[in-house]
Amino acid sequence: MPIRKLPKLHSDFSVDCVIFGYDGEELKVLLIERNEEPFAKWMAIPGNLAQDNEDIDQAAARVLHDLTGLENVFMEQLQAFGAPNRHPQGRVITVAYYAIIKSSVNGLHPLSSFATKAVWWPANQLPELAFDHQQIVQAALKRLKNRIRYVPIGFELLPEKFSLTELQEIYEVILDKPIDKRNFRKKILSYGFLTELNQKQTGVSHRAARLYKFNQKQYEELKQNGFYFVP
Amino acid sequence: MPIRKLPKLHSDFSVDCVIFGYDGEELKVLLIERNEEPFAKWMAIPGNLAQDNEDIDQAAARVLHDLTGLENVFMEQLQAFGAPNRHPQGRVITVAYYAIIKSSVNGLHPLSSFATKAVWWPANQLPELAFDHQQIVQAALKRLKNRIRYVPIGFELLPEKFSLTELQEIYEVILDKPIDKRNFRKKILSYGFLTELNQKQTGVSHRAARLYKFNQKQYEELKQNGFYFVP
DNA sequence: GCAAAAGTGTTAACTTTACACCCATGT
DNA sequence: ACATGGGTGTAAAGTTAACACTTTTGC
Repeated sequence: MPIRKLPKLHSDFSVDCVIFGYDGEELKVLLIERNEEPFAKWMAIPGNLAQDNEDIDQAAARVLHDLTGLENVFMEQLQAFGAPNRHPQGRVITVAYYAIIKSSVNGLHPLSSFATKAVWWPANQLPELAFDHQQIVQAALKRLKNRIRYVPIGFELLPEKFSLTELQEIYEVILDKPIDKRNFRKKILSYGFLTELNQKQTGVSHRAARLYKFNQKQYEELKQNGFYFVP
Repeated sequence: MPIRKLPKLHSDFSVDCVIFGYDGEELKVLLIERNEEPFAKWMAIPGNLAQDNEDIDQAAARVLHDLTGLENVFMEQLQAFGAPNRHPQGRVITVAYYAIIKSSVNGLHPLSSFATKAVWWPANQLPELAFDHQQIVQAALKRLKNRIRYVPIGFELLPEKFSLTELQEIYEVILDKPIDKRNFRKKILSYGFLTELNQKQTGVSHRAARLYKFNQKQYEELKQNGFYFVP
């Protein structure tokens, strides 16, 4: 297609990932301690340079998988960050993603090459971070708070089976305000995308709560019909 | 800061801009005809490689300014697009923006170096476009439809002084559904960010409509107080 | 039996929707 | 005088918000 020889172009860019989790108490963000320059020993969100033949979404999925071993996780592009001096090695833009993962404590085998350790950190008291990662996490938090009102991502933070109280707590933590129990239950059940299970919590020293699970198929149907989720 | 010499990194990336306008009839998108390879003679959204020392938002503002002569326009990052083969010259990701400009017909001096001409095109019947620009425009349209419900960007498409009917038409065009006149007026006025002017339309062959303007300051105040715009 | 959380309905306030006619102006 | 769009209110339906007590279970 080119009529004359066109110059080769090439992007070095990175993909960074804000990974949210929930431990039943607080919203957490997964941070690594970098063991490479630049910013060796600093805390950072996990990220890496994209490979040349790799789709940008794939690169983000790879970063997440390397760190957590997880696949098929809710993940969405946040935006690109490109201040000219954000990276000491030159002009490197980054495309930030955020992911939401179930059961924030288990299943981390986080030692990709550039990280010495990975830690869950409370989302509202983060340490100083490498690069412009502070800015990225703040943008991801803002997006999460916004998105949770239109997309049922609360479920992504919970195990497959959960009680309504657990679900409510997630909304309270993310939206940072108390919610009336009766109103919450009425509304969330009225959508019809929760399946009531014949199971109850075990190992609690009080009345056991009934468990529910999220019915993705019913949710998709509702979405087709222009359904709008506003808990 | 580096303890040893780190390799230089460098991103070639482009910034592309979906520019929306409104001519009183339809939502329009500003397209250029490329006069350079790759994709010479193809229609495309305006864009350019970012300069090395340039912030990514600045680069987008520059692209818009080169094409339209406009500054201080509503503009927001959409997202990065980075399929590995989206650009024939190599791995070049692009960061897409969308802008909304007043008075879609005037004030274009669109001849930056890589474009032979610029044309307003109806947003819902676009021609074939260069690169992955079709995908980008579709994403921008989706974002616009969504954003107009929470952010008063309808005003950005109108001249400073406008009638309520003109404003309503914009919502109808973008949301693609009819709106009840009385309900629309009641609601939009109830927000209190429209200033009623002592002026009327001129040159119309029927009763002249009262003109209003958008009061940015009042809007900012409302936003402080957690106000949520849902027309 | 008591501590702890689960579970459950009703009412008032508010918001949204549906709907039709007279008014002002230019031709 | 007529054509064109401007401007206006009300009532019914639906949604949201506020609120407190009984039930189940483990210890």
